Amino acid sequence: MTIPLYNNLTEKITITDGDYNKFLELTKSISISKNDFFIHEGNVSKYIAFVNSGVLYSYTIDKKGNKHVVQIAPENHWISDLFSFFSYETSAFNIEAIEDCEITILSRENFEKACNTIPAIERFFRLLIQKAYVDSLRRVSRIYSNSAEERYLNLIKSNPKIIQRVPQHYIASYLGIKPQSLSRIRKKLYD
Amino acid sequence: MTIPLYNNLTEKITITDGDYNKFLELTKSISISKNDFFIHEGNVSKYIAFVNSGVLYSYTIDKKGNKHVVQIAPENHWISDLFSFFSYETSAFNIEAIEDCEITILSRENFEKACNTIPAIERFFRLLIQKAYVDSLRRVSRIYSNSAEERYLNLIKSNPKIIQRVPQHYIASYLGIKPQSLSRIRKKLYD
DNA sequence: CGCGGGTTTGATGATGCTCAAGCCCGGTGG
DNA sequence: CCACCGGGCTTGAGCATCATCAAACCCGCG
Repeated sequence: MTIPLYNNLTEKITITDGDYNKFLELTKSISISKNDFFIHEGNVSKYIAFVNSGVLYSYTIDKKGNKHVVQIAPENHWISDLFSFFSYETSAFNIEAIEDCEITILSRENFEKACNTIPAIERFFRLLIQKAYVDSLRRVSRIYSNSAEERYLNLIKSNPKIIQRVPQHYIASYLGIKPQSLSRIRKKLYD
Repeated sequence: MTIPLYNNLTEKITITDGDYNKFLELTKSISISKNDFFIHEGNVSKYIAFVNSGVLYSYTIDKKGNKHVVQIAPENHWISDLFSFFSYETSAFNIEAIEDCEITILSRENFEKACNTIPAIERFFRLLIQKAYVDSLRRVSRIYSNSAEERYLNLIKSNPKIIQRVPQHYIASYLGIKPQSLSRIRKKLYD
């Protein structure tokens, strides 16, 4: 159960077994059932989560009542509302399980403790946040420069697993289009 | 010249005069003329910049040759390619002066030094990066949930100065539309 | 079997793009 | 001082993409 986390860390940093175990002790592993919330908008995001199995997704509801999927996190990904997590302000996001999930969570307090006592971990999280930031920048420029069809093709190329496991209307929302439009795009592509 | 920077810091943190002066010694103030580059894509972004006066903007060129404005930074804003700055990888952005600028720059080495020796500064930059990240997330959801006209209205409301000083085609690109479309939107609004 | 969410399909419309031409205005050289 | 040039802004016509409204379909599940 903790092997995926170890592998995830060592994708970005090198860490001794001792440090890894020290880090593990600060985390907690829990289960979330399908459709349960990990974060509910209006609350403060107290934890950051690493997905061992299952899929979570985050979304906002805009003032017109439309849902917008922001992130889809299958196993081996981290998810949280980092802004709320760091600022202690209430979250504007919901994070919900699409499937039953096993996740490893780290509280804000233990996040600080880990960063202060394990330099490799501090480095890891700095890199993680940087990557999240850059991904978000890249997403903006992709929205501007690519059509919905191109964005869809990019997504299946970079994340084929997601397509198979996540209902299509979530994918559509993530791509910024309506389910009907995604359906038409797929029809056009696959015949 | 250094007062704007002090005010900018104290918007987010409290800092002693001693710490502020220590920080100042790690920075350098330089001039950039209109149309000069602060960062050129393909290079590593060695500095992060605080704009004392003037306006800088960052953009990418996509594979179809289209320019996309990512950030517009008038005085009292920070600008850099944070990804390149932190990772030492080459930058995918250009950052260029729209007007003659006075900027205060901080090198990566001195950034580390400042963060290691002045806790208030480390805190400041963590908050700055978080804010940049959240702004970017918010921008994605705005693109999805608002029309170009709504985004334009948002921009004038939140940043009226920019509209007056920055050529319209940069604004259009920032909003993700063509100059012609912005022109039509403005026509529709103002008559 | 029938309900219900998710997906598909059709018809129509809005938004923003493309191509193209004209306009406005500041800067330059004669 | 004027003529001209060029960049940026505007305007027009037609088009592509995606949204909306609505209906039908599919399929797992009680």
